[in-house]
Order: sequence, then C-alpha cells, then structure tokens
Amino acid sequence: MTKIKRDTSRKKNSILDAAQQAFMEYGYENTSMDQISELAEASKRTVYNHFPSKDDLFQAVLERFFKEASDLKNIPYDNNQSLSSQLEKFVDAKIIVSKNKEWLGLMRVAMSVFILNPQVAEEMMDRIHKMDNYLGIWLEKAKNDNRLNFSQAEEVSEIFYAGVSGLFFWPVILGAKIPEKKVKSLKKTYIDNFLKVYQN
Amino acid sequence: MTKIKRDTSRKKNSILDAAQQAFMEYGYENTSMDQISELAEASKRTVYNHFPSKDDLFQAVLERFFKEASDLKNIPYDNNQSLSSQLEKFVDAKIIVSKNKEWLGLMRVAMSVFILNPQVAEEMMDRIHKMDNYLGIWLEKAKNDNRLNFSQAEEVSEIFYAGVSGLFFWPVILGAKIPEKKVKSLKKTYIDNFLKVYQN
DNA sequence: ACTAAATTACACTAACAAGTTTACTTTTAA
DNA sequence: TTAAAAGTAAACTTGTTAGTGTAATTTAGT
Repeated sequence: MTKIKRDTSRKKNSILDAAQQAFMEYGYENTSMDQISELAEASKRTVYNHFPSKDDLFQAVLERFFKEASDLKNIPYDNNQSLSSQLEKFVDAKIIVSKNKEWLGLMRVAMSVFILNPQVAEEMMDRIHKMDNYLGIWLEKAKNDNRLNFSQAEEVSEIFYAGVSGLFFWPVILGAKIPEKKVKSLKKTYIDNFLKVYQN
Repeated sequence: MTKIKRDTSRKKNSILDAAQQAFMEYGYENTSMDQISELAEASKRTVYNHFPSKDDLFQAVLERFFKEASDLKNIPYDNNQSLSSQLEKFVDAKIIVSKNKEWLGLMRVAMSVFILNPQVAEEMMDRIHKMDNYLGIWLEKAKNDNRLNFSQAEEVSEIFYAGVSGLFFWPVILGAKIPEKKVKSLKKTYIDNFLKVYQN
C-alpha cells in the first residue's frame, strides 16, 4: 500500500512562473487564479492542487524570488582590494534588483503587499534571510584589518544601507528613472562620504 | 435663472474624513464605497455626487493629506542656531508622519498605491509639491554663511534625505518599530557624519 | 412659506473572482 | 501493460463591488 510519487515539479514550476509573471504585471489584487492557470497552461484545479490558495501561491512565488536575490549580497572581504571598490559591490548588489525589469516588477508587488501586511513581510524575511549580515561581517574584517574605524558594525551597516536604499532602491521602486551617469556620480560621492567618516 | 448654490462642504468633508479613515484602516482595494458612505453617514449616491469615482475620492483624500504634511518641512535657516539642531528639525519633519498612527496608516496606503501606479505618484507629487526644496535652500544659506562646504546643494540634499528615509521612514512604513532611544542615537550619528563631511 | 438644491433609500446592473464539484482523460512508474 | 497518480474541462456556488436610476424626502436661502 505504498504510495507512488511522481515528479510533479514541471507543472508546479510552470505555475510558479506564470504566477510570477502575472503578479509582476498586474499586482496581487488584479491577478486572478484563472489568469494564472491559463498562463501556466494548467487547469485551475491543478493550480489548486499544488497551492491551496492564492495567498499561498503568492508566498511561494516571493520565497523563490527572494532566495534567488539573497545570495548576491554575499561579498567577501578582500584585503588586496580598495575599500571603495568593495563597497561599490555592496551597493550594486542592493540595486541590481531594480535594474532587471522582471525583478523590479515583482519587487514592486512584494513591497506594496508588505507595506499593507507587515506581518507577511516579517514572516517572509524570517523565512529567507535569517538576517543576512554580510556587510556587517565585511565591516568587522575591514576593522580588524585596521582599515576602518567604528564602534558598532551593526549601526554602521544600517546607516550604509539606509542611504543606499534611499538613494537607489526606493526611488526606482516608486518609478524614478535614474540615469546611469547620475547613479555613478551619486555612488561615488556616497562611498567617498562614507569613507571620510569611517576610514582610518 | 441664476443657480442658487448651497454650501455642501460639510457633507463633502465628512465623506473625505470617512474615506480617509477607511482607506487608512483597510487599504484601497479592501475599502468599498458602501463602507465609506456608511461611515460618512451619507448615502452612496451622495458620495458619487461629490466624487465621480472611487479613484477620484482616493486622490482627493491624498491631496488633502499631503498638503497638510508638506508645510512641516519648511524650516528656516537660522545663523544663531547650531547646524546640527537645525538639521535635526529636517529629520523630525520627515519622520513625524510615521509617528502619528493615523498619518502612518494613510501614508502606508499611499505608498502601496504609488508603488503599483507610478504615474499616480508623479501626478500627485506634481500637484502638491511643485518640488519642495526647503533643505536645498537651507543648505545654500548655510553655505553662503560659510558654515558648510559643497558644490551642489541638490546632490547633498538628495543624499541627506536618502539616508533619513532609509533609516527612519521606510522601515517604519514596513512595520518596524524603532525605539525612541535608537532613533535618537541614530539621528545623532547620522547628523554628525553628515557634518563631518560637509562642515567647514 | 416657497422652491430649487441637496440628499436619501434602495433596488438594480454588470462584472469579476475565489474556490469547489464532477466526470473525464492523460501520463508514468513498476 | 496497467493501475494509480496527475491533470483537465467546464459548469457551479457564493460572495463582492463599482457605479446607476429613480422617486421620494429633507434642507436652506430668499
């Protein structure tokens, strides 16, 4: 009486893909399960067999998305490279999501939902991040290497990312188009300022 | 054949109040016109007599809200006061919205809608702000007073506000509760850093 | 008090969407 | 090959909501 399990990942993935595309394009509220099933070339019943509700499906889409986006931020400390070029990598990792049109679309939907459902945001971040503190670790290493000077890495990391988000992430999420030239110049100024404060 | 016009502002305002409260509490999508009319103690027909659609009503609510919130940022330059205390006022003006429970609720809804409808965001900001550049003006004055040093006020202002938003505004919008103690300490560090870079 | 403007009650349309049921067909692992 | 697992199609239930039409009622300015 053993159950035979068959591989259902193909349909499941095509549902996830379709859902991602639809949510990206129309937002959560304006995407219907019928749309998704049609786009996935699956029957609605199959969609519901894989995901018990629209909400569950949405969460699954986000989980996959944030997992993908999370690794990008793991930048190793390199004592042979300039601090500014390494910090630039942290900035780039944070803003790359907003440069890919698909990612940007999904990030927008995610943010709009998170804003209205903070508990969803928290659960998601808990499930994915388990606190990615890559910059914090990097900062500590630079400090041990006597190249940076500060007391609390956590605070410094928070301040650094706050500025990056405020300059490059949120404006883009809200529809601003920042010319590459301006990105470059702002990035330089921002990192220079940061190093003026914390570099030995 | 002159038309006698009667004062309808009371009903109109009570509709706006009710709409604001409902949008705040349930978000745009999950607020119905029936709810609003009931809360306003007006018939649905009257609501539609004042506002041709749900969208128009929402925009009217936001317009009123942002107009109120806009004046707060007009901080005059004072050459007898310390730069840090004046900058602190700019920070406070930016984050006060997130400290009032009602304002925070409406700001959340506004942001979630803006994110998904960037053109709405732009229209709204055009209609209200006409670019409030109070910090830019303040910076110029401090520069002319030989207390600050920079080349482009606009860039500096952008960087300053980016950090403030990233530290205090967006986290709160996303549900974070920052203890007052931490706000104070972050604010101090942030302003100190800023002055380290730009103060003469 | 008169009268037009404002408001109301409420039924109505038209559309949409989440999730279910059922009877059926296709796929695949052993 | 075959039987169970997976998937399908399409109608269906249940509920919601934006917006309208209309006839009746209330309100306020002259």
